[in-house]
Amino acid sequence: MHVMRENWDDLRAVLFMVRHGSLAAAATALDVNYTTVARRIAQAEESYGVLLFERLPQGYVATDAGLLAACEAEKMEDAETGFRRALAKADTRLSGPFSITAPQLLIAAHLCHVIEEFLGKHPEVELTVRASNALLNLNRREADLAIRISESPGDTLVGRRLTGQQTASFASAEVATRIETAPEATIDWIGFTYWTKPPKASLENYPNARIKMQFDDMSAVLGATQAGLGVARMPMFLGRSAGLTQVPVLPPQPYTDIWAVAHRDIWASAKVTAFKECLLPYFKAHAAEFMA
Amino acid sequence: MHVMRENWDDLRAVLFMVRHGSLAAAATALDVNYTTVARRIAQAEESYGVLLFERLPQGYVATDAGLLAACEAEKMEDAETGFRRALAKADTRLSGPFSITAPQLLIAAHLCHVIEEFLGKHPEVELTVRASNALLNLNRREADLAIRISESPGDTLVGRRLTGQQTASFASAEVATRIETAPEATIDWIGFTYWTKPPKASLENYPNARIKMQFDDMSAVLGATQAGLGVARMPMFLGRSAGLTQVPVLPPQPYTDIWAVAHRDIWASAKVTAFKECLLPYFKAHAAEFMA
DNA sequence: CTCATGACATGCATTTTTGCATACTATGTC
DNA sequence: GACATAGTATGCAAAAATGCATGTCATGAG
Repeated sequence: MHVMRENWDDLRAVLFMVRHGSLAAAATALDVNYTTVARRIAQAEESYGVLLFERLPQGYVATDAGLLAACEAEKMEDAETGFRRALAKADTRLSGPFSITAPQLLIAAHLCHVIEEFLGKHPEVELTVRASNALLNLNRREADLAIRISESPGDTLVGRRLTGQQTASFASAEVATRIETAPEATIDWIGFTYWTKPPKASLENYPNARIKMQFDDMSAVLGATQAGLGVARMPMFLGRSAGLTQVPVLPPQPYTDIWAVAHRDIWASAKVTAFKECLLPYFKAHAAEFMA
Repeated sequence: MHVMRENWDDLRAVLFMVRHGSLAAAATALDVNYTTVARRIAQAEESYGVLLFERLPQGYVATDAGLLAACEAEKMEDAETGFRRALAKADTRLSGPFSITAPQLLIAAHLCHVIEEFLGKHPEVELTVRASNALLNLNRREADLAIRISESPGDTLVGRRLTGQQTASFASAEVATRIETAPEATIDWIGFTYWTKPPKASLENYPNARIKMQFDDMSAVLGATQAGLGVARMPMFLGRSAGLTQVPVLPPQPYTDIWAVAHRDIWASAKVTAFKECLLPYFKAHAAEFMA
């Protein structure tokens, strides 16, 4: 009956291979050496007697059977994370591992204070903060709680709106003064990815404007603005917390809300609840910094 | 993120522990040493930070978390066997592993001929025959095809009725002659488990009867009957193939049908189809041996 | 009470798995 | 065409998992 050696973990390797595309990437995600991934895949193939990947010059390409294996392995992963969630839900202790994710700049500007308060109240909690703009998969439990800039929690998650937001134009004090003094001079915009021209709403009062430079990262935009290189559009909270001066070039614009979201099963768990007890009052108290 | 070492196989150990009740039994089923099962469980507990089993003097007893883990692991197992089935279904070759299960005595009396024919036609197939009265779990893919004595394929399986059956009373030639000669003498019955008296229908014509001995195994009943120890009720095919003489003590009685059953996904696969092509003609040709 | 049995724990030697260093092959850049 | 890069293969030594032998503890039979 059980000639086959255990191979659930081999299927996991197949899943990660399909998901990440190369041995190296899969290995990184699995936190093992890529050699191991190759061998696990080979084992799985032997165990099932099927070729799961074709070894082409450009790398491993999944066969139909390989895709099917990954599909079923994904179900296995769902069950496994389901178990993890059930444990997290049942865990009423305010201690042990707890992970949150949020955009870097929001952490730097505000959440760091919430985190400090939370850890002060609950020193037993081993908090992991994943500062990332990437949308981590909460279903897969890449984090317990996410603070996201989005319109809604999304289909499969539950959440709570923390605050509304606006964007506005900011510049260094020096640049701000210059603009005030000589409003007719050319406005140098610091753009974010895919901007090709200055925002329309700004052209009414300051038609003499151009995109001076562009970045794909908001930290870079922020740095350039602080260095006095020009005017940038950014969330109100960011400009303010960075010590920039709001300039009237672009009037405040509505922007995406900030939400705290979690998986349905986790939302009411002890540690998430405790974190929310720090989070909500903080945002209530600081709501003014997010809007004009 | 992935501090946890891979642990899907550890969950499998938990599942088997819950299913089989002791380290030794789980280990046997997993085909590993029981020490390994204990260590896997310990690893899983560490990895999830939860006690899955309580170590009581009478052995491991699953905690709520342990039962939950087993439940989720069962879902993982379902996904895994689902993949195996998909492979089997897609496998159009008439070669490689193929397993069937059937009651021992039916194999000995008839199926051995079907098997011989099948292997003659398809010598590349590596056939495993699991002769067992236990109902193997075809969902879990303990066998690809089962020949069963039952009323219907069951909820989750599909199948085909091979033949009806009757039981009757059989005895050795010598005993049969004695009964014919002296019908009024005491009839010694050889009973099967839980029989407490001779079958009612036999008492009308042969009221002078008693249960002489009882077995819990039909092979034993058969042996005792062949040894001339008495009369036994058994499936018609069995008495006939064993060279026993049918005696009129108990007239033929309706008995459970014989079915070939398989998982829905496997039923139409190449090897199952090929086997059925031997099986159905055989039962058509030998139908008379199962009924009066 | 003794003995046999079943269930588990543990130390140690062995086998297996893993990681590392190195080699190989395509692709694309200058 | 030299060179850097991405992706994979492989031999070998280190690390980890496994099996085995032995020991403990409770239970039940005689």
